Amino acid sequence: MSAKPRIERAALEVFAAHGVDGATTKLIAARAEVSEGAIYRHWKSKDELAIGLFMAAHKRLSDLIETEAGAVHGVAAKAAALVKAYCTAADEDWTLFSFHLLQLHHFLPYYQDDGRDPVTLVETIIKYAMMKMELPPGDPRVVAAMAIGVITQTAQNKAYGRLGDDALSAHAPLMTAAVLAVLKAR
Amino acid sequence: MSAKPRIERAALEVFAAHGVDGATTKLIAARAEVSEGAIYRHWKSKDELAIGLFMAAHKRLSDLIETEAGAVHGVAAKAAALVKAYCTAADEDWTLFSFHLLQLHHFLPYYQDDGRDPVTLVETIIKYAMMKMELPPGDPRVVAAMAIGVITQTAQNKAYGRLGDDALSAHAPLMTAAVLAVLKAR
DNA sequence: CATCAGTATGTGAGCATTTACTTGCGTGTC
DNA sequence: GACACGCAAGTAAATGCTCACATACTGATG
Repeated sequence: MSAKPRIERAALEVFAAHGVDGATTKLIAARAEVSEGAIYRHWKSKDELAIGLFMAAHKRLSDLIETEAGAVHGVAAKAAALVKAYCTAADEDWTLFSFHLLQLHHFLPYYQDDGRDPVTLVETIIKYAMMKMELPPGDPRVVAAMAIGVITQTAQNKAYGRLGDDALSAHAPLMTAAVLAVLKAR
Repeated sequence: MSAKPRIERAALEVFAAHGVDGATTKLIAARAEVSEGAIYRHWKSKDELAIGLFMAAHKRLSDLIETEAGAVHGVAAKAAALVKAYCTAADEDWTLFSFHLLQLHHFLPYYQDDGRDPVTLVETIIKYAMMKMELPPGDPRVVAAMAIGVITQTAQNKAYGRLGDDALSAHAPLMTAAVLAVLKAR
């Protein structure tokens, strides 16, 4: 089988486990069962590899949010759809999503904020819902952060092995209720 | 002035900004305005320095949780006290707390789980409240994760510069309401 | 009070090792 | 024969850490 996808998988795993700076090309190559040189056939540098993987996850998440939120009406429905979609996607490719979740801060300097990153998208949805009086007024940045935190911290704790082997989806109903409660709380 | 505290401050800043693996002893020394050798007068290795700083923050947070939660009765009061205490402490030493928050995953392998880490403490409080019928039944691990996420994600977004220069405490009332809503949601 | 060994602290040049990355070569495919 | 792909060995730079030396403090001694 060709080496590129094997390298991508291996890199994802190693980056998720050791962080981008902690990961070595040697380790990635070993895990992918290729030589180090093989990596540089497909990427110019270790960082380019990391950024590529991260941006793919980031874009996939942004797209997921846009389509899921666009498909239904009302914040409550949007919240439910988003939670469910995130959980499902995370369960389907846990390595990708835990990498995205745990290594986010490494890539903050890179992505230009064009309003299409996940957090900003959620902020926009909330701001709009406040305008339409679906939600009580408040700082959308904070409300968005809190709502997102319900999901991300749960996912993080699962990544840290604190939730056993349950799928994240198993907790989706509870998380949905919690997110809705956060949105309405004041 | 003696070098040790200057090194600790510098290390905290550099670790918070670049991560433990991304930080170099050269950078830390430069920022502390000492030679690299000075670091090794006080710590055996870069990792020992990092672990020391992290554990100090970790213990401080655990102590804070135990005392604050022990001082009042009822989950609602405990939650309010904890949110306020965390916000205040974080504002007082933002560098320390953002380091703790952002670099947590690096140190997971190190701390033995003696039930005195912040997450487990919160889980215990919630479990107890459920037994006393103060909260509706549910998986305490998930409920704790969600409630904690309300705080940590907000703090994280502030660390990422998404909340402007507001003190975290400025949002404490809103966060308290949100945490309570999460605890009761089902 | 002066002295001086003992100790703690800081320096900066340098060392061994690791790391990301390169290069020359072989192999299979169109 | 051109080209894409992969390998093994190698390179230059960076990194964590050490070591011989210098300096400042301490406190017991005469």
